[in-house]
Amino acid sequence: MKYIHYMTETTEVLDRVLLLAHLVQADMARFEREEGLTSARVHLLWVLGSTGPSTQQALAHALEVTPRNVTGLVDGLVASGHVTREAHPGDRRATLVTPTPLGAATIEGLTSSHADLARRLFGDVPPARLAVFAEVLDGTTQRFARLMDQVQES
Amino acid sequence: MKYIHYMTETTEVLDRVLLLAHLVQADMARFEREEGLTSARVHLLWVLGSTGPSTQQALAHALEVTPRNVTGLVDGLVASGHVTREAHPGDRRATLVTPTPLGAATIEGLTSSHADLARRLFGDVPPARLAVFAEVLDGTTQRFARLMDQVQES
DNA sequence: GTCATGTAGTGAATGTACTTCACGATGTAG
DNA sequence: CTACATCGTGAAGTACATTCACTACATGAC
Repeated sequence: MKYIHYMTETTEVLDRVLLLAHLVQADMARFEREEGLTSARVHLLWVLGSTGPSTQQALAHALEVTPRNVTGLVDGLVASGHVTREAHPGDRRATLVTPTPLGAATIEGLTSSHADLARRLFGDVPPARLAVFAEVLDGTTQRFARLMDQVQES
Repeated sequence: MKYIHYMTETTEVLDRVLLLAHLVQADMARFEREEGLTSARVHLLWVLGSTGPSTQQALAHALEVTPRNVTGLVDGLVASGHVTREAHPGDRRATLVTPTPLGAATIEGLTSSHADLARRLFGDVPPARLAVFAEVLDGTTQRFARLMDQVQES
């Protein structure tokens, strides 16, 4: 054997990333159950929280689903009282999906619980190590984007 | 201001983890389209690859879905020729879901493409940095498991 | 052996998420 | 004003997932 490798297998690292993501997702599922929402609808609310009142087209693009699907999700959120369809000033075709007070509260809870989770997961990691972690993560993500583009072209 | 913080926000780090997971998932979706499979069925095949021929109960447990759902997924995979239902020796109630040659080839492709992706993502990261990355990841995952247990109890 | 109880898988019914296709209503460029 | 693109939605269909009820089989108590 050429190396005594006390090496970190790349596959194992990838698996851990995926495992962590899965756990975070499971935590989200808990939130969803508590709020009586589904993950697709929570996702829509999340986007709405980042962008403010949006047309369904914009939501479809952000969620990477078809506009038709957004119609259904918004229907559900209107029924549960989380959003309303407001008239778009200047384009009578479009509707502005807008959070109600209930919806805004849900988004608030979502954001704070997200930040809370992040703090609990990474808050105790020494800054230097966390910085390395973030850098590796960032580099990897960028490398990934480049790989995807290559595939896209072929 | 108390600190000149060149600090890495924990929320940002969490978001990057989730982003990377999302990208990896998108890559999986590409694989699924190429194979004409859905993510739920690929997931089942993946588990089957890790555990070998399994009862539907075992699969339901591993996939964290109801046994009834596994019935449907296996139906689909039988129809597409990826698995067969074999008699369980010693328990005539149970069926052993078993990969066909086609299914085994798919699992093989899945495994190698997964390893390939991991190598391309993390292969160029200096070992020392990758080790830190993996350690932070591992610690975080364990911390998470402890948090989930706390919630479970309450 | 038989009887009670539990376990493995499935039919029926239901709900959500998602898609494509077709269409009406509105915006926009020429 | 006409052609064309865009915004949302009805209709129809697929996949994933659930619960509930049921059959077939296993297993331990007696």
